[in-house]
Formats: sequence, structure tokens, C-alpha cells
Amino acid sequence: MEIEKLKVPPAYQAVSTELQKHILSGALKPGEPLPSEIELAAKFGVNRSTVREGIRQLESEGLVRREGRKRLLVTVPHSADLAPRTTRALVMHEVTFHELWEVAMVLEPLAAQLAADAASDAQIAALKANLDATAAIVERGISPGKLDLEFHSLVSAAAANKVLLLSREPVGLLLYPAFETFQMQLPQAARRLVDAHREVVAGIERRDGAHAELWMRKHVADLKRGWELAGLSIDQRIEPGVTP
Amino acid sequence: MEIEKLKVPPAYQAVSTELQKHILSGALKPGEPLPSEIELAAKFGVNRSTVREGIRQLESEGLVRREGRKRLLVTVPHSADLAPRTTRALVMHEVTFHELWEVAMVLEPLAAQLAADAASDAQIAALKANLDATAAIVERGISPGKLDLEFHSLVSAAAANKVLLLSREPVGLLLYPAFETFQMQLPQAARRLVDAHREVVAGIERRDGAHAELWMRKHVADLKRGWELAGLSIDQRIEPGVTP
DNA sequence: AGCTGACCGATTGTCGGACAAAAACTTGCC
DNA sequence: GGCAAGTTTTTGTCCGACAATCGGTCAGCT
Repeated sequence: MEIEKLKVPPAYQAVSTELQKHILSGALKPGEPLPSEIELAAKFGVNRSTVREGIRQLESEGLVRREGRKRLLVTVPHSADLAPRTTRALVMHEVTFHELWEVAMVLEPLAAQLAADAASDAQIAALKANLDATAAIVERGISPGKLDLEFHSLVSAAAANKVLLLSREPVGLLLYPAFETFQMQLPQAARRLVDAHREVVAGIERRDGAHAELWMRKHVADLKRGWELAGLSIDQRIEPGVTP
Repeated sequence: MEIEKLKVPPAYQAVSTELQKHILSGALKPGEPLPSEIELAAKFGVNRSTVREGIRQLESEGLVRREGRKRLLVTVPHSADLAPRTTRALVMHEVTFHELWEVAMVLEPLAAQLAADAASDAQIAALKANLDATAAIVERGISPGKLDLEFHSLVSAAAANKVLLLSREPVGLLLYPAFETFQMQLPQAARRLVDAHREVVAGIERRDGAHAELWMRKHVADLKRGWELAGLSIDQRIEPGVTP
């Protein structure tokens, strides 16, 4: 006789999953407001407190959003909602620089190549603006910092591939800030960074996917070289650089 | 005089982020129990209901886990916690087959290559077992179904790269189930699938990264060919295949 | 001794109601 | 029509309560 460990989910979870179904099924479309908490409590036949607990789960999953004290709105989870969670998970799993780098080494070049095909004029303009800003900052001897992070986000946004965008974000969020630490010590690294960025942008602008991809690959490879030159171990754990 | 629209986050969010900080900072280590709700309420100076709402957020983020009605335990978010969320997000973003495939086309070969270097004996045995099961199923004319999904998870698990594991999971979760639909119509596709799997496993076993990577690349490329042969559009939206 | 079962405190899940502050809506006025 | 004041809703937070469950104790039975 086999007896499964039967699980009776608490009511607030039932509320959460039930609402989730309604949203996923399309009965509630993004942008639409949810019923009020009192209505939901009445419909589900539970107390308002229970409904609220269920809502919190959806809220932290990015399926609904509340602005101020207004009604809840159905939303599609944006990259900004999911990436921090995954980033946290990566940190807690104590991932090493090497692990991050290996993945970046395939995702970033792909982003560059696709961006060369798909980038809009506005996106190319944004890339150029970022490039100029980075060059100016580096000229003054300051570490590019967030501009580097932004550059890679812009490239993957230009790639017009939402899967890539979502997959890459947590990696970039963790990898690029890690370089603030040693780029101060290696002035030539910052100049190499700007050069590589410039070539990537040039490739994208010329619709030369191979060129963009090649230089992005060089660029990411350079990151590892810089890491090693700075005397850091490949198996060094990565700490969160930017607080989300 | 400039007056910014200062935002006062609700108390339950404050509780959530505060607990998060404590966990991330290492004050609360994975496996340790959290204080009881009453204690937390006393420490934070808020009501127990408020604490509970805050806890729900952490719970759905996988930072804490509750088994039965016991105390809350601090945990590190596992891939199984995060992947479904990302998968949902991808579905809601209406990603196309092509977008998924482009990313899989770089992540899966990387997984195969790394697995050839890092796979343990037990992992290789698991891969072989999966291979045998898949071959047996296909022999009887049944679609591999979850076994295919499992195969790719096993490969990326064997790659010993936690970043890759977490990045790849949502893609696989969405991509492979999509093939159940047409593999029935294309019997030769299932046989090609088994052949490719076999070569990947052989490469991993021989520690021949190039071989494993090559065949994984062929295999993923095949998926696209099969998709097209089945008369499906590359820009077809992907529906969730397995309920998480 | 080892196991059983009753008892008890602690904790969680759920409920009901309450109230201030903010938002949404209605009404009356120009 | 547009605007200002008032009214209703809704949210955020609190309080108190109780059944169910978990964990442990402790006497009683074999």
C-alpha cells in the first residue's frame, strides 16, 4: 500500500494560484485592474487577510503591480522584475567568475550579432550616446561603471530577442560591476574596453554581424584577461555589485 | 524649493526587504529557522498580519521555505523555484520559436562541451540511462516527451556551471515540450533525436568536448528543421507545454 | 526498556472586525 | 463645460480570537 505524502496547500496559496490561472488564461489582460480585495475575498469565500497574503505572492512575481495605494494592475513581468531575483540566486549559489564568464562568452557575442541585424536607428543612436559618454569618462580616468553595464543591456535590447534579453540580464548585472574593482588599477583596460565597444557599435551600424560578434567576443575575452592580470582567481566568488 | 514625490513603501515591503538583507548578509544562514511570526512582529514593531504579508513575498521568491505548518527555513533559491517564473514571463512576452531557438543554439552546445570536461561518473550513468529509456520509447513509436527535456537538463547539470544551469532551464522548459506536437508526425525526427543524443553522450563519456558540442549543435539545429518540416512558422508563438 | 497515548505549550492558518489615509467618485456651483 | 467640496471605496495596518497542527513531556502499558 503506497501512501503519498498528500499536501494540502494553505488557502492563501490557493488564492495565488487561482488568480494566476485567471491572468495566464487571458481572462485578465495586462493593464486591467483586479477586483478589489473585498470583492476577491467574497468571490473566493475567504477572509480579506487571506486574499492579501495571496496577492503578495503575485506581486513579488511581477504578475501584478501596485502603484501607490491604487488598485492592482495586471502586468507582464519585466526583465527588471526577474533579473534581480535570478541575480540573488546566483550570488547565494556562490557562483564563480569563471562560471559567469563562460556563459557571457556565448550570450554577449550572440547579442551583438543579432543586434547588427535588428537594431533600430534609435537604438543605434542610444549605443553611440553610451559610447561617447563612456569614452569621455574614461578619458578623465574614471571607471566606466554603470555605463559598461548599460552598454551591454543596450546591445541585447537591440537584438530584438526577448529570450536573450531575459537570459542575459542576470549575468550582466553580476559580471560587469565586478570590474569596477580592478579597472582602476589597469588604465589600459579601460581604453581597450572603449575600443571594443566602438568596434561593436561600428559593426552594428554597418549591419556587419560578424564584425560586431567578433569584437564582442574579444571584449568578453578581455574581461577574463583583465581579471587575471589584476591577480584575481578565476574561481573567485562574485559579490553583488549593484544593489537592485 | 524642490519637493520630490517621496515614496513611502508599505510596511510589509519594509519587512520583506529587511529580512532579505538579513539573509543576504549571512546573518541567517540557509537551513536555519526564522524567528516565529510573533517574535518578528515584536522585533519590527508591526502587527503579525503585516509580518505575514512580508513573509509571503520572500516565500514566493524562494528565499524561505515552509514545510507543513512548521517554522520557516532559510533556503537558497533553487532552479526549480526560478525557472517557472521566467518561463511564465517568456510566455507572457509572447516569445517566438525563433527567439527561443537562437538562444538554445548557443547555450546547449556550451553545456555539452562543458559537460565533457566536468561530468561525474554518476552523471554520465544518468545520461546513459536517459538515453536507453529514450531509445526504448522511440522504438515503440512513442514521442520522447519529458525524456528529451530531462536529457538536456542532465547535460547542463553535468556541465558544473550553475549560471548556465539557471540560464538554460527556462529556455529548455519552453522549447522541448513544443516538439511533442509534431514529433508524432515525423517518425524519422525521433530517430535523429536519439542518434544525436547518443553522440552527445558518447562525446561526454570520451571527454571529447568538441564532439559533444558539435552533435549538440546539430541536434538543436535539427529541432528547427523539424519545426519547419512540420509546416510551423518560425515566428509562431510558444505556448507553455508542461505545467510547472 | 521500549512503545503508546494523553496532555500541553507554541506556532501557524484563518477569521472577524476596526480605523486612518489615500484614491475614486459624485455632486453642486460657476 | 470645468472646477471645488464632499462622499464612498479601497488600501494599509492594527487588534483580538480560535482551530489545527507541531513538538515535547510524561505517565502508563506490555
